[in-house]
Amino acid sequence: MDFVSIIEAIKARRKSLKVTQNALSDLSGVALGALKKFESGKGNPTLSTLKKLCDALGLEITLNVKKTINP
Amino acid sequence: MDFVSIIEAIKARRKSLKVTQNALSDLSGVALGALKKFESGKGNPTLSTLKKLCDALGLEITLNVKKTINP
DNA sequence: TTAAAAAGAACGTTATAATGGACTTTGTAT
DNA sequence: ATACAAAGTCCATTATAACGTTCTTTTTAA
Repeated sequence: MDFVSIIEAIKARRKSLKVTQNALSDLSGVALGALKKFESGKGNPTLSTLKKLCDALGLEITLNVKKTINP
Repeated sequence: MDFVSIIEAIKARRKSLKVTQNALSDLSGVALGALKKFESGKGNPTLSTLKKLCDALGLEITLNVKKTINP
């Protein structure tokens, strides 16, 4: 998989809030194992898991029409 | 779950492109069953499934810091 | 430089998403 | 009204995410 930019967004936001993986796990209700796996690029979370993380971090998920020319 | 706005974004985009669920299933490689379940609000897709749909529809997934006051 | 904290890896078990198929309901156009 | 297409529902099987725990590696601070 490559959700690199999404993973990076989560990690960057978490760090900017100075929250550890353990703390985010508690705050979000997502199991520590699932969070670690996801942040280390080895996961494929369900939308509900991603949303729990985003909610805890004050992030919103949006879908936008791509304007860029077809990569 | 309530991914209402995400579901609506997918459906709206699909319809604006005049693509049927069957066609989107073919285009994206996501099984018809999974797509139907998701669009009817009964699913919890993995990120890879959501991304396949977005890719096929020319949508990108972005995470933004919420500016709104804590719902 | 070393002790503690944080992040990553590896497990077995349980829950559930993905798939493919058959069938039903709704929408659309003739 | 009626035929066809599209959307929705249900089912069994397979694949895999979520969870909890333990252990290892890396980072950070004293």
